[in-house]
Amino acid sequence: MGIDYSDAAALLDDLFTEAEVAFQTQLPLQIDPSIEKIADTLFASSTQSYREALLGCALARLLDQSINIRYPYVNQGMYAFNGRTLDEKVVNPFLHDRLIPSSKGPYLASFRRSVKFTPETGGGLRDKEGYTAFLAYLEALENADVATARSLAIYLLFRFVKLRDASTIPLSRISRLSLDQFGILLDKLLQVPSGGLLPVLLTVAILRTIKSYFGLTWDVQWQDINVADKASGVGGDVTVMQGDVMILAVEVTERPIEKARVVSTFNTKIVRHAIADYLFIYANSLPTEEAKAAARTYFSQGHEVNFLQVGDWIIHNLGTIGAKGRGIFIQEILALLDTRKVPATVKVAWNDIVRQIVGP
DNA sequence: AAGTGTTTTCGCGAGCGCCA
DNA sequence: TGGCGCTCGCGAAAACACTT
Repeated sequence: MGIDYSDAAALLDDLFTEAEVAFQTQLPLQIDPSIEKIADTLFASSTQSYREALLGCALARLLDQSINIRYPYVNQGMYAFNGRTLDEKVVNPFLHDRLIPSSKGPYLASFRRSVKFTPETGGGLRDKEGYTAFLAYLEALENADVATARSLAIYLLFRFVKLRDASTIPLSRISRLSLDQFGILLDKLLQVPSGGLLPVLLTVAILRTIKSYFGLTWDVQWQDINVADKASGVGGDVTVMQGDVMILAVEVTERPIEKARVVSTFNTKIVRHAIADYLFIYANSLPTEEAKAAARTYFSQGHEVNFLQVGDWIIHNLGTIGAKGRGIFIQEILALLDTRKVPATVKVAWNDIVRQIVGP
């Protein structure tokens, strides 16, 4: 007995609308004061996972009363449910779509390996107090009748709206920078630990700048880092398409490029998708000699497999395309940073770096 | 039935950063 | 300064779909 994910998404939308209206009209929701206290703890916690997972449990509770919402993996018994997939399909995309601060998924972040939402699980978690509050809210959901459970879910969403309202991070805007300043900016940005995100965004930004500056009909696409790219059928982290022709496929990486990486990329992507031109972009550490040797072998067999350092590459391009092009680049990178996918820490880091460069 | 390709499900391992 | 919880990138295995 699985959950219909489109039903779940529709229900979530309905509940959220109610919560948003309540927030905007300042109408206080009818809720038990003890629940309010629990929510206070839950939303003060630095661990986002508890409240996110709770939202999934609340949905499951409303969708199917036979579900045991403490068992979020299907192999945990006949009344278990697929909490992780529900989160990845419905809850987490929802939170990101609505610009609500949230993790990339509680079932990868904190809760792992067939977790059960029982007191014992709290042993290995950092924020015990937050987890206790989570369990308390779960219990309230379990004991509530359908109408009460619904109002509990709405109140939870109401708190998410409050959370969002308190935490939008505006980006520092800049209009122009000298090449030297760009050099510093890139250097510092690439020091920021972003799990590989910033090098990808910078790569996309410069490619789009080139496209726009030269009036090319390119389509520069990039995909979410956590997507299994094998299944989605794309050639690389970033691809440049012209019509149906793939002009360039780019693999962007923060970690050193090893031979194994080159070989596996060649086998699973370059050959499979018949990619003519493949570019490895690296941030800080140089590719190993063996990796380069492997690339030379493929090159001699007729495949274009090359390496570039992202910072140098961008600086040289910015130097070529002049002030107008550099202005475009700033707009492009700001547009990319100013989306829900970019973690707050990265945005804050951007603001800090910009302040250092243009500040006193 | 067997082969081939795609989607779903679940979690590993490494690295970051907080905290003592 | 080292331990450990939290994140993230990546991919293996299972399930499913679709041909041959």
